[in-house]
Amino acid sequence: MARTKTTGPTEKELQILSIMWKNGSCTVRDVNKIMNRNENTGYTTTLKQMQLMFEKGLLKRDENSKSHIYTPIQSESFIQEEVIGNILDKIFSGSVGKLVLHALSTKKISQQELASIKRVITQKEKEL
Amino acid sequence: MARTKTTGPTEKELQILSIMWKNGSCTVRDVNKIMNRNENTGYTTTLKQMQLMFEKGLLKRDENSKSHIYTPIQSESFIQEEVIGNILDKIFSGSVGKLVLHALSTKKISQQELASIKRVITQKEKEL
DNA sequence: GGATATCTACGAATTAATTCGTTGACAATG
DNA sequence: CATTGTCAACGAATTAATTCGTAGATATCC
Repeated sequence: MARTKTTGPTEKELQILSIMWKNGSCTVRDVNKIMNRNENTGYTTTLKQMQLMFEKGLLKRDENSKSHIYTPIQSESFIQEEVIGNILDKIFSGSVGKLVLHALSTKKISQQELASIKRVITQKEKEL
Repeated sequence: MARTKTTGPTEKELQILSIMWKNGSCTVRDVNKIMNRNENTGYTTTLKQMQLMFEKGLLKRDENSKSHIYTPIQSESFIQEEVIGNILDKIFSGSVGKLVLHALSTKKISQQELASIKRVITQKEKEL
């Protein structure tokens, strides 16, 4: 035994998924170009990654044109929940409250977002 | 080039840190025993991990007794902020609000925690 | 004091994640 | 139709993360 497979998408996979959620369906070239705004990644690297994601069931693809067009299978929020769940299990011992408090107290947040959050909390309190 | 080093602690490192934050300073044996409640990890595996964490500067240790006593260097909240920051950059495009909303809407939370969160929000609103 | 247990240290093997080079198919260009 | 460019597919190399076996020192227990 050595490393065990990560539960859910890996870092790079998340990076690619983020790009696709933002931009809609993409070719490998599309994704690679966007990635290369920030870092330097070879085309075949991105290709390989997206092929693996296809095999894993993270992406589907349309092979009708020469350049295949890839699309994420799961929604952004679905994956986000998965990732948050993993984090919670790993370092916040299942305490959502702690996570939320830390997120709130350490980072910037807009008034609109605060309002939304307040609404959810009021809703939650009714449920208890 | 291949993998790049993770920013901040790895998964296993976080697992060990969590145990130590909860239980205070620990010997390798202590940590290993606690880990083996859930999974199966050889003693030398845990030893090696904690030695590496020591070299990385994640843990300090008292070598006076035969079994060294390890202690995390950074506080729980410091590391949590680091991890949350990484997550945000990776999948939530820097939006704390989104993270908080997802955390709130998908997981259980206690009334006390809700109250604390509300307090922080009220505070935040004053700041804006 | 000899057998047994526990600990650190070291080195090496294993696996997943990530990277890219090369090849062959096919299209676009002139 | 030859040159040039783009693409998917495959295989392999690289690196970080994780695992554990073995050895040697020291302590503990009949």
